[in-house]
Amino acid sequence: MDTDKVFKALADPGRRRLLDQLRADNGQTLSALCAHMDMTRQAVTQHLQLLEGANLVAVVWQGREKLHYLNPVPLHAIYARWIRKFERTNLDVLHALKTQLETKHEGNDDEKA
Amino acid sequence: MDTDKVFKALADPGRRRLLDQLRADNGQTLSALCAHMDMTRQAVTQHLQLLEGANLVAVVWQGREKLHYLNPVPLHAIYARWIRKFERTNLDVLHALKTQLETKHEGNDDEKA
DNA sequence: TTGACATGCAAGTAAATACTTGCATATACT
DNA sequence: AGTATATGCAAGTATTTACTTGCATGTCAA
Repeated sequence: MDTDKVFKALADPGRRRLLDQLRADNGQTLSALCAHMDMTRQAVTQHLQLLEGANLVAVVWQGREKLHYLNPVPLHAIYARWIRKFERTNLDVLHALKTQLETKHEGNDDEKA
Repeated sequence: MDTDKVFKALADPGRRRLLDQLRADNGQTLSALCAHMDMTRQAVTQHLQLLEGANLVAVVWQGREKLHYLNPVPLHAIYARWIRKFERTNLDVLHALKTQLETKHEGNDDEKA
């Protein structure tokens, strides 16, 4: 998975809105998605292309209609591979606090008494 | 919290690298961070300002040195408030599958026999 | 088979972003 | 005091991104 493409895709509020839209009603056509988007069809198309490029949206053609389906996998992936690393466990936090207090007391012996 | 600022801040690989750097060694000075970054100090400063704006990094001045500390809270927040919504529960997935199969069978009675 | 609808393609513009260079300021070291 | 170090501020450039307009293509339906 291309982490950068996913983060870039998520960086735009319009694109996040499109994902929200698909979450509410999966498999919408381009026109249906445009209805909520206050920009031209072409602009929406370009946003959707970015979302496809990041594998967040998959497309199925049905006659002249282009159906869009949400793929939550990359979202979960950036959480699992990137964001989660930054979540300190309770133990980590306690350890950090302890270390900080100890450091604070170094060369500060009067407080130890 | 400003969700958009956080996503925008995370959209750049250099800035994600800076966060990684702070995770490895919290409280680094600007110069220390620059050492890993293959761009001018000013460029790094500007990235750090964006990270500060998104509340992902907090700064403490110590004499002439600027110490940078990681704040993982906004990361957790965008997960909790945004990303997690897109993670289907097992029940959701089963329900979707069931619905899809039923739809597929509509007007397709020969398969029902 | 004609007209309406759904979409694609391509080029252009406007605005945001990433990055640089040059100079200024404040703190520490001797 | 004088020099080196750590950083800030401001303006300028280059690249990328968001968005538009105009026209082309393919599908459906009367």
